[in-house]
Amino acid sequence: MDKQNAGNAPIGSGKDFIRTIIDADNASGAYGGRVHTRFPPEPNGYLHIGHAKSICLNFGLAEQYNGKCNLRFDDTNPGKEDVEYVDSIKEDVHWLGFEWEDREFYASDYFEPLYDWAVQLIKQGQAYVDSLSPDEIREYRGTPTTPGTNSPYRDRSVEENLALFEQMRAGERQEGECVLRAKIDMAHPNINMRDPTMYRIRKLAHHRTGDRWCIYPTYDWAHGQSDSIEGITHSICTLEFENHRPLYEWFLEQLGVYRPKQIEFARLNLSYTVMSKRKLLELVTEQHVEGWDDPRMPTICGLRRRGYTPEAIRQFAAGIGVAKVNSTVDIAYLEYCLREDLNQRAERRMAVLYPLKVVIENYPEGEIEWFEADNNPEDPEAGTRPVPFSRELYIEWEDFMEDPPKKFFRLAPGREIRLKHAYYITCTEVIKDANGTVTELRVTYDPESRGGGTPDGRKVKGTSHWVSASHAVDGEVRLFDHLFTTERPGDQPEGADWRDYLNAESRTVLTGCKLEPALAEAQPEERFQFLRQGYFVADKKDHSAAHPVFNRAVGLRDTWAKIQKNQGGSGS
RNA sequence: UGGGACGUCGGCAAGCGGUAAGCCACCGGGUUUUGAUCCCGGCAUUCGCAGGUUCGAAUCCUGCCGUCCCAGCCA
Repeated sequence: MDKQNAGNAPIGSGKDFIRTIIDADNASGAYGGRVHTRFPPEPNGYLHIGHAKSICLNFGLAEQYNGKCNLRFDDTNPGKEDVEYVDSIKEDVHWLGFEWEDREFYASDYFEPLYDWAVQLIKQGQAYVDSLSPDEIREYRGTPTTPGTNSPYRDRSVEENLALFEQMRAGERQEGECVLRAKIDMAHPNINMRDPTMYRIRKLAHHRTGDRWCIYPTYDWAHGQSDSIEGITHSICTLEFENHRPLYEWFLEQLGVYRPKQIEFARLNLSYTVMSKRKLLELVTEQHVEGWDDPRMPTICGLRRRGYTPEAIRQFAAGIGVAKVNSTVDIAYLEYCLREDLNQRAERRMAVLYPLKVVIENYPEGEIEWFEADNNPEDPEAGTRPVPFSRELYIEWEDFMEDPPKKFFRLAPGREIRLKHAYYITCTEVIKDANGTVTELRVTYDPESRGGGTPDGRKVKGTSHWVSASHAVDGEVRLFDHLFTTERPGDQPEGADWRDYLNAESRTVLTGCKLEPALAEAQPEERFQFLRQGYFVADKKDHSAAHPVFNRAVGLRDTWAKIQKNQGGSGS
């Protein structure tokens, strides 16, 4: 059977190197045609868009090849991990649209077999208890260019090692007093092979095993065997574990157990943001943002609150591909994926962010007309909604200029524009306050233009969105921009602090925005296109009918802004 | 100066000895009751550099240069 381009193969590209490897394995029957992957997060932080790449890869592979993908928590370090994180991780993976059914595993499920295997290695003379201090171990390890030296405890007898290791488990040894190490080669050019630590003593309760253990396996000792136990065929991880692969294979070989194939790919970097767990944690703890789900965060929950859809994120993951080159993807591509998705699906609404009052002098006072506005021109099935029109309205500040430049074709004194779905209006008078600030526009409308066109077929250059003043619902709108002012905040010259590049204007909160009445019915997390402005979502936490709050997920493409920028013009 | 990996357009990324896909960005033009969407067109005589093999090389060989990872009882 030909599965080469089955299902969700990345759009517009050949298959990536991982799929090439899997196809070859399937062709040779290396794993009996089986494909079984896993996503193995450590529950010590929230998932971010980089994890989404890995999740989409691992679960996507399983889907594509009719295999399975496990969710496995790598919880070997009780000092850093917490249930808060396992819960958030499960929620995020689900939200992204993936199912692991009954395959929710924990490295801690394997503590017992791992212990037995350690005993086996001791018996085989391939592991020993070392009583060197942490500092001494580091000194004995050597450097990348100089070989290490053997620990004086390296040749303890099997019996002595067994006894000591039992004492470690029994809690009879103190933290830092000793560790269990693999006996490999202290002169190995790969530092990971210089007698790596397998167990350390941590007298800490574990979020799953409680106080049953006071020795915990290191990731290096736990990871390969966890994959082996679960029958993983392709163990996909990031580039930094490439150096560890020989170690994992050594362990599995000495143990004589099933060996999965580890494949490494480049982790995702995104422009104008940071991705390291440490930096994301600092953004939260130092309150540069308002939490893990702040809409400016590249976390899954942040993107979700920002208004991103799981589909857009999956499309993004498929679009960027998988390779071994370290790379930084332009955040504009992520934004593009969201627009692509929402353009098809989001219903349109009108909202005026920076209101400018307009009075139609020849429109009857007290009269109200209801126009039927299409909810989505891309999708006739989306239907229409009634929008009220009256003598006093609000339009966008930006849609009026008293002294417009050449290419401006919106409203200006004496100029005519169309109000979307309604009438043509012509500006007749500009009213200002004592400071000379425009406070109101007086206009006339053409009754013949009802619905947006006239019998004489004359053209208007611009179309504006608007909201009837007496029907408008006041709302709060939060605008977001890139979190950092530089493309690679995590990659700065010596001495520079990545925090120095935080964008002070990454968030703008607007109040008193004028929303069309239909928006009062929006449910939290419901997404819309605010006509001519962008895609917005009713805030997951703060939005209510009484106090509407919308987040701008991404703006629409803005050719006019580009023209202004290229002309060096100031616009309004 | 040790080991492991990687270098194809501004950013991703195909290509696997037969003469440089695609996407984003960018630049033009058309349609348009969103300056949106949509549509059309442009955008690597060249694949880190230098040699070599070959009728033919981004693809094979050699050397060089550059970038990333490794000295946690973190993952």
